Amino acid sequence: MRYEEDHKEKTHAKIVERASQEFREHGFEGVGIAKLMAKLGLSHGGFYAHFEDKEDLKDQAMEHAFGESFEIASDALRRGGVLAYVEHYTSDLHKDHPGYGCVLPTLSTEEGRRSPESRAKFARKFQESVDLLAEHLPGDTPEVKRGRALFIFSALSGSVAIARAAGDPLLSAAILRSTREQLTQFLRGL
Amino acid sequence: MRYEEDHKEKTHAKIVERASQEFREHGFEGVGIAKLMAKLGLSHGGFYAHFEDKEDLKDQAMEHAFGESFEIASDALRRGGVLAYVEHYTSDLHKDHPGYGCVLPTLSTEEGRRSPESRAKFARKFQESVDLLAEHLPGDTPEVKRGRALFIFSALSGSVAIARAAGDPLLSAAILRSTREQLTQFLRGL
DNA sequence: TGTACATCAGTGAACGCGCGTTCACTGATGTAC
DNA sequence: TGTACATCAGTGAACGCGCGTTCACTGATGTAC
Repeated sequence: MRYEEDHKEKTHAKIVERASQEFREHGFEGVGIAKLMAKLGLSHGGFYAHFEDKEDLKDQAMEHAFGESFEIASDALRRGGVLAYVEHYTSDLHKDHPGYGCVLPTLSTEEGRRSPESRAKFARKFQESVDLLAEHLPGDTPEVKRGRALFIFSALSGSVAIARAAGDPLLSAAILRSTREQLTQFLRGL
Repeated sequence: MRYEEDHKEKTHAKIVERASQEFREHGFEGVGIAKLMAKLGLSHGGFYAHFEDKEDLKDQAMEHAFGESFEIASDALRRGGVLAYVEHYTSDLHKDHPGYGCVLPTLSTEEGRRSPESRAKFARKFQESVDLLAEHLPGDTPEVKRGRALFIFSALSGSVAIARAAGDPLLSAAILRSTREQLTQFLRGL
C-alpha cells in the first residue's frame, strides 16, 4: 500500500474536523469545497471519494461539532457545574472564536433551512447535550430538568449570536453580562 | 412624466420590503437579486438605480425588518405587556413564518459576519427595540431594565432559532414552551 | 528473482450553473421654441 | 399647434467569477506467477 492502513480514515476525519470549524466561522455557504481541501493540502477532486456531496459533509461536520461541544460542556460541568458552563459560554473568548465554539449560535439558523432528515439528526445530537446539562440541574422530574436545560441553551445561544452581530463592543458586553447574571440568579433560585 | 411623481420611491420601498422578508426566510446568500426583482415584476438591471450594491440592500432591509418588528412588539406590549410579547414570540405562528417574524433568530448569525459599519447599524436599531421592551419592565434603574430586556431577547431569539432547526416537532414545541414558562416565571419574580 | 497486472487515494482539467454587476438601449412623457 | 429634444425608470444581453460536481488519469505500492 502506498499509504498506511488508516490513512483514508485519517484524511476523512481531518476534512470533517476542519469543515466543522470553517462552517461555524463562515456558515455553510461561506465554505467552498475546493478551498477547504486546499487548506488541508489536498485537491478538490478527492472530496467525492470521502463524501456523497456537500450535504453529506454538512451532516458529518454538524455531528462532529456537537460531539466537540459536548466534551467541552462535559468538562466545564464536571469542573464547576452549570455556573462554570454559563461563564464559559458567555465569555469573550467564546464570542470571539465561533469556529471553536458551540454550534447553536453559528449554525442553528442555516440548519433550519435544511432537509427534514438533516434537521432530525440535529435534533438527536442536540438532545444529547440537553440531557447532559439536565443531569446537572435540580428538578423534581426529568422533564422539569430538561425544560430548564432547554431554556438555558436558548438564552446562551441567543446571547452569543446577538453579541456577535452587534458592532458596538459595549452592547456585546452588556448582552453577555446580562445573560450571565440573569442565568446565575435563575440557577440560585432553583 | 411617464410615471407618477413618487413611483420610484414606491418601487424602492417595495424592493426593500420584499427583500427583508426573503432575507429572513432564506438568508442573505439565499436571495438572488434577479429572482427578487422578478418576484416584483421587474428586471434585475434596474436594481442598481435603487441601490449601490447588494450590501446596501441588506442594510436597508435590516433597518426595515427592525422597524416592522418594533411595530409588532409595540402592539403586543401595549395590548398585554411583556407577557403578551413573550407568548407571541414563542408561538408556532412565529416559528413557522420566519419571513414575517423577528430579525434576531433569522439574521443575527449572518449579520455577525458583515462589516463593522453594518453591524453598528444593526446595534443601533436593536437598541431601539431593547429600549422599548425595557420601558415595559420593572427595575430600579434604566440599566437594570435594559439588562433584563437584553436577557429576554437572548432567550426568545435563541429558542426560536433552535426550534426551527430541530426536525423533531415535539422537541421544537418543548423548546418554545420551556422558554415561555421560564420567562413567565422570571417576569413574575421581578 | 523478475515481470505484468491490480489496487486505490489523490490529482487537476473540464462541465454547467447561478451569482453580482455593467451598460447601451427603450419608450413614454414633459419641455422648449 | 407642431416638431425636436431632454428626462429617466426600467430592460435585457453580456461580463467575469466561484461554485459543486464529474471523470480520465497518476503513481506508489502490493500481489500473482
